[in-house]
Amino acid sequence: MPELAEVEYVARQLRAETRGRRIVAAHVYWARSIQGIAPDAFEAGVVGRVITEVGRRAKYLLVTLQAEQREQAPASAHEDTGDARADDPDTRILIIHRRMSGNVLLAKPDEIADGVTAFDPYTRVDFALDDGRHLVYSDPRKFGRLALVAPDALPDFFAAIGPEPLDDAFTAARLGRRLASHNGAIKAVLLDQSVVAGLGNIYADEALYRARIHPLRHANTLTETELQALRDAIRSVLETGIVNGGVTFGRHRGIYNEAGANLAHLEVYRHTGQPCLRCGAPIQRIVVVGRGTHFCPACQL
DNA sequence: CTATAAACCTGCTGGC
DNA sequence: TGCCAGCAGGTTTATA
Repeated sequence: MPELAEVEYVARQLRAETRGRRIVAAHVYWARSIQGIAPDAFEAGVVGRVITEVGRRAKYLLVTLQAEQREQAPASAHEDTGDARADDPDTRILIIHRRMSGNVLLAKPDEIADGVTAFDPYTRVDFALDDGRHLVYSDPRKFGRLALVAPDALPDFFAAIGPEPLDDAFTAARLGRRLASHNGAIKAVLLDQSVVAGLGNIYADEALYRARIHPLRHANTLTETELQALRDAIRSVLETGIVNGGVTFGRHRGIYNEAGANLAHLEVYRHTGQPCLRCGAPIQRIVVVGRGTHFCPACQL
C-alpha cells in the first residue's frame, strides 16, 4: 500500500508535529510487529527518548530518538565534533515499514482508549508522547515491522536498497546502468527495491504509462530517450503523489487518519477498460510477477 | 542468476 | 440478503 510517496508524506507530517516530543510510555500489542529485538526491550529502548528528526529511506520511515541531555557527559577520549552521531550511544533510530496495511497515526488523548484509537481498532504499537498525544502504529494485516537500531547500523540495514529516485544523483544515465544488468520485464525490475528505491505497484504502472513504455519490455533494451522519459516520469509521479497526500483506495492514511487525494491523479492504475487519456484505446490489465499491471496497449511500446 | 511460489495476515469485493 | 472464493498497494524466504 504505502510506497515512497505515501511514506514521504507521512514523514513530513510527523516531522512537523512530533519533533521535540518525548516518548513517555510505549506498549507493544502485537509482538511480531517488532523486528530484531524483544518487545519489552523495544519498549524500554524508546521510553524517555526525544524525537529529534523524522526522515525516510525508500519505503522506510526513520524516526531519530535521542536520550535527554545529561548534565555531565562521561569522560571521553575522542573529541566531540558535534557532527556524526554514528557512534552516539544515546541515539537510536526507530525504523517503520508499513508494508501492505500499516498506518502511523497521531491521536489525541480523547481518541485513545485502552491502546486503541477511536477511529481505528488495529493498534499494534502505541507510543504515548509528553504532550498527551499518542503515536499509534495501526496495521490490520500485521505485515508491517518496527525496528530500533543504533545509527551506525543503518548502512547495513539499507545495504541492499537502490538509489533514491528523488535525489539529484538519480539521472537517466544512472538508471540505465542499473537496468543494464536486468533482462526481465521492466515492470518487475522497477518493483525490485535494489534497483530503484521506493516504487511499488501503483507508481510503477503510472511511471511506465507516462513514459510510454510497455511493462513487458526487457529492462536492458530501453533507449536513451526512453531512459530519460522513464527517469522523469518516476520523479513526476512520485512528486505528484507526495503533494496530494498519497493514494487512498484502501488503507493508506495521513497521521490524522485522513485519506490521501492522489487517487484522482492516477492516469492508468486500476483504469482497466477505460479509455486511454492519450489515445482513447481501452486500458488493459495483465499480471506481471503476480501483480496487477495496467497499461495502454496502443501507446505504450 | 532469474523466476515463480509460498508465506506472513485480515478486510473487502464480486459473483452466485 | 448471505456466503465464500479470490484478491489486495510489500517483502522475505524457499524452491526450481
